[in-house]
Amino acid sequence: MAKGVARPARKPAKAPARKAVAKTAKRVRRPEEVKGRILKAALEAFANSGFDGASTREIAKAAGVSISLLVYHFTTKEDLWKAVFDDLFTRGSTANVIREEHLGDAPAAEQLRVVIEHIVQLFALNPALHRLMTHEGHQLSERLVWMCDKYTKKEFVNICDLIRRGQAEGRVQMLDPERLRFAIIALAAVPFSVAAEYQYLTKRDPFSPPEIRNAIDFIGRLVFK
Amino acid sequence: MAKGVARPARKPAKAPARKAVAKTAKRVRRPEEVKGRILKAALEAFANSGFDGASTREIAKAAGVSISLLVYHFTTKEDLWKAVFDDLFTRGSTANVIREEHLGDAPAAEQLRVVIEHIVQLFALNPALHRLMTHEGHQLSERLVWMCDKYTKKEFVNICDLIRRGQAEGRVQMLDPERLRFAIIALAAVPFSVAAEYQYLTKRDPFSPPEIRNAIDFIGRLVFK
DNA sequence: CGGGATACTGTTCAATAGGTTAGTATGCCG
DNA sequence: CGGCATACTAACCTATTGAACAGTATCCCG
Repeated sequence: MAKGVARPARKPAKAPARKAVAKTAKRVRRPEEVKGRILKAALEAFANSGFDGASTREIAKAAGVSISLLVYHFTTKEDLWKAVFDDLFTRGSTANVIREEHLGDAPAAEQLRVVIEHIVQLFALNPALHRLMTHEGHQLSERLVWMCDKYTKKEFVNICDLIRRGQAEGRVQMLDPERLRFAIIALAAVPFSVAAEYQYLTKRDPFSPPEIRNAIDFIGRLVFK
Repeated sequence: MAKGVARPARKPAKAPARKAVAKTAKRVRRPEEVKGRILKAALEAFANSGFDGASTREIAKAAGVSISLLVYHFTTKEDLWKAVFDDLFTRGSTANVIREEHLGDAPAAEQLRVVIEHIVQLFALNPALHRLMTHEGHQLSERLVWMCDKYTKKEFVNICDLIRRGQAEGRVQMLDPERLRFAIIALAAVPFSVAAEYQYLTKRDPFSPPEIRNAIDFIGRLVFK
């Protein structure tokens, strides 16, 4: 881990003697589309192997670009990791679901139900997301702090607040709100985050629409009275 | 990933010219103790970084031995990974808890309660275990199949069976048993497997005895009527 | 005490890691 | 068209990876 990070100044670099590039086949320039491909490949790689386990070269290969280009767009592996997060969270933020669905005045329990459904759908659509977070969640790293401060913390207090208000309404189980919010996330993610194991043991596809509905109902019956 | 795996036959190896070992300081031989240290370090490393992310050299260093010795005892990284699992599961099998506690004739719901408590304690004592499994659970690899066939599958049907019988007794929530067993594992593991995140967000130590009791109660109140 | 099995070490290997550098190609604005 | 910022590539550098190997020390059984 942390390979080749502190490196001494390199030697002056000998004479180039570079081969002339032989008639390159019309180099196209589509930076945004390229960045998107890299981000997608990076998400998969980081979720599968964790930060250390993933290799920028494998990511580049999966995205169909050279490492040089990956480095050009994202500078370092760490920056790429953060870019993956930014991309994911800005595309599907849990917080503004309530606003979008015009539920600001609905009972908290109702809002919570919608949020839970949204979280399940998010993980079903994006099974890598939870694995990505789990990889970081166990030890206090610079990356974990970055992740919590920028995204998780806000969602955390929002959901805890909804739970408390739902409990005051008498419609949510009287359980430790903070623990309950961790439980909701875990329950929403679990069939998807260990999809292969789930499928191998139950012979059921967690991503099929009826299974997704089951997942939502399941959590609902645990959380609500 | 999979570095230096398929390698062509190496060259005949040139003349040794090896330095004479200068008065080694009393080499001790304690193979079992050494293997134990390596397994402990390997568990930590695999849980933290996944199979690919972990490096045998780091593991050896953490265990205070040379890589050569690690290779001598465990041959390959893959074998070491399996050895970690064997060690962990044979030491704390969920299945024979019931036998040990002489609960064979107790109601299924009572047995389930004891099993849940045991699982929570296992994860609390051994937070790396769940992360280890999560690392493998998402894609159908040779290692996942090995893990399920050798350990997980048996535990899975046992617990599902307890759930069904508990439901027949009218003491367990009427929920899909297979989904419920995944939920139990997830809920038992979650505060420990993402301990750093939990602590950072809640300012509570999941490993403290009262928090462990809370975890057990929490699951009990979700699972039982 | 002799000798062979077992435990252990240092060195070496090819492959791969993250990252730098020098150079080329493209597109756009004047 | 000129020029210049942006997009992109090949080649290279050094550290580290998993593993093989050859040699050495220790133990134990006869």
